[in-house]
Amino acid sequence: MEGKKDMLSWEQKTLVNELIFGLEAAKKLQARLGEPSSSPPSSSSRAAEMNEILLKQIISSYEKSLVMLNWSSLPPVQLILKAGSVAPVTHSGVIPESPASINGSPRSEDFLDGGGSSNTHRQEHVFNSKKRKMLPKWTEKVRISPERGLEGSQQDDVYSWRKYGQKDILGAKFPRSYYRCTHRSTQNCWATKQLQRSDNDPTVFEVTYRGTHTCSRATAAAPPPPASPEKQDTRTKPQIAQTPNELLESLKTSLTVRTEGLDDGEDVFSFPNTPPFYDYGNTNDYFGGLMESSPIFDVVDWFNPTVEINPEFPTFLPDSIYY
DNA sequence: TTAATTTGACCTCG
DNA sequence: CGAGGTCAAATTAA
Repeated sequence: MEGKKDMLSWEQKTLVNELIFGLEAAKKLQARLGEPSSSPPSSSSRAAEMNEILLKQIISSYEKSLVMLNWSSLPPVQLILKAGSVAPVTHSGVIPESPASINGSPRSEDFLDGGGSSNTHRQEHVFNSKKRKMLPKWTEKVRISPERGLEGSQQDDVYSWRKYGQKDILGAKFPRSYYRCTHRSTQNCWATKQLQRSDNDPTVFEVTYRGTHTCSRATAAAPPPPASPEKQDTRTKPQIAQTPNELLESLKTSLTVRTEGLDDGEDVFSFPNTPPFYDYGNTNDYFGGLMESSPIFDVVDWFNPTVEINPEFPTFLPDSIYY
């Protein structure tokens, strides 16, 4: 069933390359700056120029890497910036007047045996239940653009979701649909999301994500181009349901992103200081997606648009590899 | 045939 | 007990 993790996804490789590239550029720059300007005065301006270029390369390189990391779940900064073209849903009425409503109740042990019943390996599932409680959760307000409709949606939803339920919510006009990562069983990816159409403004959807993707969506088959990761996009939402409701499912995301704390006072936000955040119990096959598997990264980045890279950065890579 | 969706039952929490 | 969330059998799509 499983057994294809010996290969890093192209994405990971690209990311590593980017990091390396950035590092090298940084070293060069460092060396240059370190040099006692032995070069002749005539080339001084040129040197400065070079420095600038190198700096740009570094920044660009790291930015790419970060974006890639972001892709794992949260809307990359890039997206936010682009959102400028989208209408501000941050209106009075639309704003989460009742954040509690989306605060659902995190269930507990039943993930794999919920309706089931007799499961032999319960012990392992205990971990799962715990895990679920710790899953980060955030909500996005998404508005569909009448023009582009379903076309422009893919943006952030580069992942493949599988619908696993739909429920009528009390007080809500529209039903809420539940999705989970398609690779949940195959890659232990526990990311889920729920879609709730706004009562007032039917053009607005509330997308609540829970958990980050630990899967490498590129694994399936798509052998993407080795150079431009930016290309990856058009390959989602093949579904487009038949109900007028769900029809609008795909949409343009942007706008408000609301991150909520976890349930039992678990501070997810203390990430930087919390080494073993998500102790996925037994880390057997979990880290199939290396860095993608560290949700913290996303969140941290999310909170600090101005990321600061330390020389340590790359080291975390081999660190997580030992699994 | 496999994969995704639909949908009612089931489960947990408040 | 009700509401929200999930499961899984049946159904439909690819």
